[in-house]
Amino acid sequence: MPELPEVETIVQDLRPLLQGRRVDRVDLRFPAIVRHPEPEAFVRELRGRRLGPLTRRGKYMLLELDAPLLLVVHLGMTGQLLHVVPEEPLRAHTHAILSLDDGTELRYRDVRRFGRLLLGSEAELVGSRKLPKLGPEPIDPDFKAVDLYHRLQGRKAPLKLLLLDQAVVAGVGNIYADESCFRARVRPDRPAGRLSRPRTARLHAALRDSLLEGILNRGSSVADYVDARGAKGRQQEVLLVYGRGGEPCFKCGRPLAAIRLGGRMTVFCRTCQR
DNA sequence: TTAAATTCCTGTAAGC
DNA sequence: TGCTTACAGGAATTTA
Repeated sequence: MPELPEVETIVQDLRPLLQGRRVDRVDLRFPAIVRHPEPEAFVRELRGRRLGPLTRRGKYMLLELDAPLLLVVHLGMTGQLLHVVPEEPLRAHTHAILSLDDGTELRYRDVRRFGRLLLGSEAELVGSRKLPKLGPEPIDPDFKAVDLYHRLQGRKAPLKLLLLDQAVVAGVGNIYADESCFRARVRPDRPAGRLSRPRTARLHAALRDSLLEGILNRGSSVADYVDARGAKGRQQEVLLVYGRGGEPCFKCGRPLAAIRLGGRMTVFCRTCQR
């Protein structure tokens, strides 16, 4: 599933390809994928716009337009944002196609349709709570271990659920939450508020390391994730615990535990993580 | 405010 | 082989 490293990879690839292009045509094939404004207004407002800088916030892609408008893309579970030539065969579950003035197309594809597209001014999207409040970027140098510590203090929910809470830190999903807890040698099911400062510092470093390595390897293609050219990433080949329940821990050799936290599969080592 | 449960959605894999 | 069923989970929404 697309998390911070996967979204960052797509954003880095697409940025130079989209900057300065004009949207000549908008083909909205599955209107419900647009969450704001009404689909008709979405198409009308987007057509003819010039594309500006593309950035990322958490798992959201933010594409600035020439008017003070933002095209927001969230990939959900199975979303793909593909930059292709029009001759490329149209695959099933393609919900939106933007035809650009250089003859290329930007296609949004999403099998499970958990993703979403939004269009509006920043004030409009944030003010109307179409976009949720997001916590700090975990790979931002200004985000320190002590910040994480304060955000976990007083919370009784299992640590992993807070890592997945986008209001606590932005961009972490199931894969990198499990990977970070293992690297930090902390149990994901511990009450978050009881994590000591040294352990929080380890977790903070592990979050950064896991996410930065994921970006370096162009993301984890565990299931559907591909980059803007349709190519898989490599991070799934070096994951330490995610999806490996029952298999031997790479560090101690004992079978990894698989439990359910907040309805999500969680894998960790009962020996190496405390 | 926090936390837990529910909902959305379909390809895949397991079970019979 | 072919059918049914469980499962994967991000985040909005609902409920406590």
